[in-house]
Amino acid sequence: MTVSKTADVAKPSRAARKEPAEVAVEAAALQLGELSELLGYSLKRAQLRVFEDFLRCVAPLQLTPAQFSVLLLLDRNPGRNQTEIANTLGILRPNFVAMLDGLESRDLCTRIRSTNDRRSHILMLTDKGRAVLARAKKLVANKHEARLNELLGPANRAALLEMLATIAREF
Amino acid sequence: MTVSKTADVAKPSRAARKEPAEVAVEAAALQLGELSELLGYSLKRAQLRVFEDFLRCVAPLQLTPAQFSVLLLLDRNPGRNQTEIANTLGILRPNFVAMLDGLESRDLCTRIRSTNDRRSHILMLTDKGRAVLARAKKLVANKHEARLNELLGPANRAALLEMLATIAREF
DNA sequence: TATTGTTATACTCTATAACTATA
DNA sequence: TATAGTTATAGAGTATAACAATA
Repeated sequence: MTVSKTADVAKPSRAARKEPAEVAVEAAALQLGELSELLGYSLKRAQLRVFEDFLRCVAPLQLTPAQFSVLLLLDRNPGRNQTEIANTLGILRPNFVAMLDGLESRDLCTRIRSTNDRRSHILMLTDKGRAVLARAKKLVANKHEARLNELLGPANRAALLEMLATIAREF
Repeated sequence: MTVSKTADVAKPSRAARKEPAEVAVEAAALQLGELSELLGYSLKRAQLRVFEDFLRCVAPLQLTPAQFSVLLLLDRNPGRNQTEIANTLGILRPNFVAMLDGLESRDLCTRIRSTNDRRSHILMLTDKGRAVLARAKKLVANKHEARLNELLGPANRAALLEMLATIAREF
């Protein structure tokens, strides 16, 4: 994202050339106005930044936030099928297929036909999947979340997390 | 979004049929585990909820959050061109073209060739654009933001907004 | 030469309908 | 009949290259 930094980048083009003897001011950054009071606006901007940083921190392992969340969930919930994992993450089942294909082709997890219900695929992390997840957790904790903690302070970070969870749950 | 609500929807299928005399328990909701401590996860979830509610509240005017932000910015910053508006909102110039086409075709704003620099288009709200923006602001304030205020309380809402802005600015 | 608006294009996300195999 | 996984597909959103007009 180019984000708010781009505001300062706005070039002092016209006026500077038209009145070269004039003041060296102008080319003012745009006014956000009511936008800075819109919760959704800052929410979106912050989310993009955080995801961007997540990708950077976990780049050595080539995992997206969504892939990381799948690995975490498989580790915590062995024996579940695709529908259960996808639903929990808010991923639609059709879209989860390609995502699993990707993870499985990298030998991070496997689909196993359930013996109870031969329609469903039980999902399991592979040994490599567990190893990658462990490394990813460390990168996320030590680089990504650590930076957020530094920026906000532990108490604020906890308060923020709680409010976001409240919105996701009850709004 | 189906979100966390879908967790409770997980059906008590197999076990309930296999051991009908057994306990009426099981079909437990999945464990989120470390996911509930991941800021980015709650951030994304909350953002989806908030945008979803925004769309619902502003549905009578058929405005997306992005379109609303453009109208707000045009109102506050008359005389700016496409590049300036797009940059401020983090929209890439090529993608801004179709967006403006949509707003202009609904007579909410107009492009005017600048006399200073005939390459650039000055953007202006039309009277209808101003009227729609005014109505949208009311819907957002009275329905959308009011609900968030109710859920979090004014002080928490303000703290949340500030932290999100901090992340968007400095992270 | 550089910049504004634009076109074309591609890739990711998300969303829905419909198929198959199982139940 | 209904459900799990899948395919196909369509629509947003986002990203880059390149062109015409203008500076």
